[in-house]
Amino acid sequence: MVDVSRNPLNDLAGLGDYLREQRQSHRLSLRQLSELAGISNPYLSQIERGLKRPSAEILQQLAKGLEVSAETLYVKAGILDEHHADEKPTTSVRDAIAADPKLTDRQRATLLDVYESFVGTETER
Amino acid sequence: MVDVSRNPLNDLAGLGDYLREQRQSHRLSLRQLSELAGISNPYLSQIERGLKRPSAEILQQLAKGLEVSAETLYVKAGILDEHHADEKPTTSVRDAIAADPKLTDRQRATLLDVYESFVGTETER
DNA sequence: GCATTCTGCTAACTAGAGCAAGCACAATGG
DNA sequence: CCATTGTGCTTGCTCTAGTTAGCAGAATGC
Repeated sequence: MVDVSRNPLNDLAGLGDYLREQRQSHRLSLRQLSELAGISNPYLSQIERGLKRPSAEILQQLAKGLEVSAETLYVKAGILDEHHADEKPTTSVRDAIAADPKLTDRQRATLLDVYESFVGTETER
Repeated sequence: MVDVSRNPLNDLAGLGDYLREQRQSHRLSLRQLSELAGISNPYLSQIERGLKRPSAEILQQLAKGLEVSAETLYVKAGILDEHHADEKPTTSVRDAIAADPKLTDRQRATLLDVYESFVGTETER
């Protein structure tokens, strides 16, 4: 029976939206990511629009292409509970900026400012 | 295409054997476990004999019925790496931005733009 | 002896994941 | 002005996960 309507967190539309965000923020076209993940581009399109429900295998390949953990996608897809520490060690943006040697101090400060303006100054988590 | 022949660790026969062991050590019949997991008994039979390849949803329900963690079954099924070891040290600013759930995709794109303008390079892969 | 009621398995079907082919629309640029 | 190349999307198909119905054998009891 498989229970199509699982918990509210993970409707397939949510997964699709997340995947599309990730793809776009990585500057990848449908075809580019589909090739990276070894799947067809129409299918990826359908996944992102919430029309199809990708298997774990597909999610795994997408995760690789997007450089995110498979667990993250599994959670979004509702086949894994958040269980152990959501996104855990994924270095925070703040830390990554602070540690980046390619940035000058001024650039670092600027970048942090922009980031703070987006997510709010405080460490709200 | 989904790649039928994955790594040697997780042939579906191995998964089936494991499931059958677990079921028997729990003193459950095919029908009992299939009912617990909410799937049909012939299908469970086929899974255990390695004839069918269960989806993550099914594995999840079986895990519940057998009182083992879903992760364990996922690993056996080859859709999760052994305790995941987070194959990436991921400390690049790009990755951190891409992975940050607190950003909207627009913000993510903007932030990436700013960062790219600082460090130049666009084709890091 | 023959009904039950277990056990696991086979057969035949349905639904939907995932595919290749191809369309419509923009943006380039010869 | 049309050819090319990029974007995402639609159509129609194949293949297989997962179904229901039902079979064969072993263990009970009448």
